[in-house]
Amino acid sequence: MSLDHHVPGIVDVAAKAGVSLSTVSRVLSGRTRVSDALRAKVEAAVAELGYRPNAAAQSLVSGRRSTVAVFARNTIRYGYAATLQGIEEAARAAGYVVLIAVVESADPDDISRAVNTALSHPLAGAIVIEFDKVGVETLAALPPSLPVVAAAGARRAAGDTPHAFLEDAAGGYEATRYLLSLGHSTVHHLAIPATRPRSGRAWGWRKALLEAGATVPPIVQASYSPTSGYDSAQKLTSDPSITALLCGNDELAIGAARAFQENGRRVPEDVSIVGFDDQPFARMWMPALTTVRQDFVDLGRRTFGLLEEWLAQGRRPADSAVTPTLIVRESSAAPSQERATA
Amino acid sequence: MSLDHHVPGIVDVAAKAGVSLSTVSRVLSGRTRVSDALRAKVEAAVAELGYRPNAAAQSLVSGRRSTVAVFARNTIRYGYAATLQGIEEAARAAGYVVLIAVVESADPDDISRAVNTALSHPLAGAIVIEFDKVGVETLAALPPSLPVVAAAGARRAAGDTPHAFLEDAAGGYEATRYLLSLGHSTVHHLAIPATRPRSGRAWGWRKALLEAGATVPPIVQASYSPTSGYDSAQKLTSDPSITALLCGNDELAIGAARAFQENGRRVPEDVSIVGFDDQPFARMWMPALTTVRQDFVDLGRRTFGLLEEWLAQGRRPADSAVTPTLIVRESSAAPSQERATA
DNA sequence: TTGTATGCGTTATCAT
DNA sequence: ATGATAACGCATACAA
Repeated sequence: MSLDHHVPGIVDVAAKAGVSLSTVSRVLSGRTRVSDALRAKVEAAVAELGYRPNAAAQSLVSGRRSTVAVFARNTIRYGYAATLQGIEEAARAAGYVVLIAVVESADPDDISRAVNTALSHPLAGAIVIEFDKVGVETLAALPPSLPVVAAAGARRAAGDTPHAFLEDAAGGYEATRYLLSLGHSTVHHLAIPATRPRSGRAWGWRKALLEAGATVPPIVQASYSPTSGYDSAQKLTSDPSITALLCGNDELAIGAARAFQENGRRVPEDVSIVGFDDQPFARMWMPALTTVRQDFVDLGRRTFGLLEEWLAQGRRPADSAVTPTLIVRESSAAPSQERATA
Repeated sequence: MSLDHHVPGIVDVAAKAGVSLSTVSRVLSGRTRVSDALRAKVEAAVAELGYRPNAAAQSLVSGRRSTVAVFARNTIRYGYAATLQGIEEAARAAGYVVLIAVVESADPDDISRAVNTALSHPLAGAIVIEFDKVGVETLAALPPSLPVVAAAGARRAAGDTPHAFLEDAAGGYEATRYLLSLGHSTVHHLAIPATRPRSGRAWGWRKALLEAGATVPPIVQASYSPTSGYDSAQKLTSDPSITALLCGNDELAIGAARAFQENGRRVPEDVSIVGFDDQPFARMWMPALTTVRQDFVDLGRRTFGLLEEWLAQGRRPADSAVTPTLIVRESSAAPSQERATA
């Protein structure tokens, strides 16, 4: 009945129901007893008015926050997007809303800008997707007063920010062992950028090689994209001693596969190629890609779970690991006889 | 110096600077003249205290909102994720923050739950990624009082919600004409779910076929995933009259390509396969995928631009189209001679 | 069990 | 140009 586009507030509900402000508030929060009669009247008024609580006002007065910020370098790439999806899913189930803040680069300006705008909103806590340097820096820039957890690409130092992480060192180790068991004398590695030394896929790869007494070839550094994989693999295609290549992700793997194939090296007859992640396209690849599956959605869910636990229990939760699994498909095989005997 | 984990407010700044509340507010908003002397003192206090304005309190009293909600069916799939990225980028540049609300299904419960939780926060406006039925329904569920714009997969009816959209009918048309020009007698279509009749990729495909006087084969319906493409294409692989297949997206295309190849039909020698989107993996495919590129990031940026314009000008903006481009690569070719003469 | 009064951090209005 | 004060919508301590 208001003249303007008036958004109904708790006062309007109270008026319509013929009760006081506080009664309405109590009915809505449900934390105090209210007689059935009044409760019914209030609920009717709420429905009729289409009343929606104002979260801003709520958090202002109660200090209770219902939004969590997710800081991420990007939202497109598979791992990031899937992690975000998992976080959102868990957050929504728990009654939280997620605010997404992409941090363009590790430039302190970009970081503090992202942090400042996000923190000006009432946050219950923050999650940073720490798959890269930007994530590491963002983590460092967040105030200690805010509950912060991380979705990490690899285990972080203990005593640090609580985090859920991918046991990707284990994945790299398993994939390398598998390749070695096929008869390859060593395995090369086409790597994504590392966030931490002595951890991650590359670390597991190295460990497997050392244990087997195989030579550890120099790591070939790439970025994340298929083109980067293609370009970086070029320098390897002419070396016939390379018979197995472990790639930091599936995109690198398909880029590398193309590079080899264009040079007349067949996959897997001449070179075995193994990826990481198991993106949806991997199993449709020709040949279907052998890869280390990482469940990013689960990682996201767990990460939010950590934050939720922290908020509920009031103390920092224990870290949580998600284990990758090797999916053997068509892009890997024993080295061809001719090479083996060569 | 506060005993507790006290978050500094405008009062603390005022006290430290030795000025009144209002002066601090004025310095921060910058909308009123303040003497340089006081301004300097305030700025020093702000820096020293690490003061951050409380957006909740601001929007509560001023009615000015700085967050926009994005409703989407999902955040993983390429088109959605890239659109989100574009939206976020533009929003951040304009000083807005984005809240992501994924809507699980078209179930009214899921929709109203998502809408309610998002709308309980102070929103400047909302954006719905309307690539599917869920998006269409969500759009319908949003209150008319809120500025809402859409990022659409195809042009919507006029007079409707302002939207930026992919001219994908044009893309379907161009791709089909291209295939026809290669000498294929007709083109089959493996479709993603349609949101609207008489629009979209399928509509353009149909138009090109009709114009050329070619027969219009029944549409083969698929979902979005590579496996769906693979499964749905199975029934086509044994039909030698099929020499060209236009797929609703790249994932379908690679699934279909595998299905054909497993059945001994070579790509492109026996069947030409064309995708849609130009996802990063497309150019690395073997053979590299001919596809219709759609710039989702740009779509996202434009969509936010629409909302921004609406908010600034106070009136609904005009729709905005993003044009796809056909990228010819290796997966398409003229039909083989044997078939042509058969 | 219900109602009244106070205040959360900020901007806007009104004085000075 | 600057300061005092009233709201914004809601939760809660306190009074009834």
